Amino acid sequence: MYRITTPDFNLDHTLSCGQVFRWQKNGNLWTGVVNGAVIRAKQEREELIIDSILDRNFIREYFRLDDDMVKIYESINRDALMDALIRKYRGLRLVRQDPWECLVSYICSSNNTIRNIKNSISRMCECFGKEIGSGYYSFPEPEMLAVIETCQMQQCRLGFRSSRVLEIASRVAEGEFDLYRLGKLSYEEARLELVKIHGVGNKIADCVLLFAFGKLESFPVDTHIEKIMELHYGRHITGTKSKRKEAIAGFARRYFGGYCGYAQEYLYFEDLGT
DNA sequence: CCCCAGGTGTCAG
DNA sequence: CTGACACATGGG
Repeated sequence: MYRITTPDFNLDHTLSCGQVFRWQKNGNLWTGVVNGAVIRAKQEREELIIDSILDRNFIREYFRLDDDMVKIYESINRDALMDALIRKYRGLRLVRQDPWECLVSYICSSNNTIRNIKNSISRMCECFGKEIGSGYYSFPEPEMLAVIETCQMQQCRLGFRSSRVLEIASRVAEGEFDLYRLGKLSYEEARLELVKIHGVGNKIADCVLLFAFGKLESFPVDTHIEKIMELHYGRHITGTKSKRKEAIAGFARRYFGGYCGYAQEYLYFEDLGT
């Protein structure tokens, strides 16, 4: 058990905003499984209290505690809306997820509800992850999922996404798709690689780039973001129908700048609540 | 029984 | 190149 002093950090907002799927809150205590280890976390004012075998450097990295939020807020605060959202959700941080878990999680997200996504991921971990004590399970490695039969996967209730998960698991396990190499590429290069995966389009690629590879210039446009961006910025955006979401992403990148990924998460959290 | 959900792949026109 | 539709599962 140890404490980390953290200005501009809000644990509740960070774990409730929809970027992660495996954290649960009981009372004021959050529990999650990250990189094969249980983390229990709670916050008291500017202190983050952690109970985990993972060390404080890992936690700092995971919660991006070295991000200079004053600088980031200054950068994305382009208008009254973002100013209000920064005040409302101050301390919401992006986290650094494991790329494999993040990729599979967001493949599961397509045309799905948050509730179903969480349930599917939870079942995948229970069925195919390793027991790490207290009834918690690690996220299954690609090598594990690569040898799973379609019929065994059905109990996880992924629907049509099941085959997509098994396919990329095999490719990663075989070494044919080097997921961890993507971190060394630029945002644009890595995005082009990700969308080659069956079941990964621009939106899911952007989620993986933002939540796992820390590409803060990524701006995933889903139905929530599309709705809220149309409402507030629609008149600035060109492009129609099928090109509309890419146009929104392009506008956001220019408008909010290189940290637009943070802006995206504040907008998304706002739309979740309303 | 209808519709929709952190989208994407596919297939006519 | 564009738009329509299917896709499994769960819930309103």
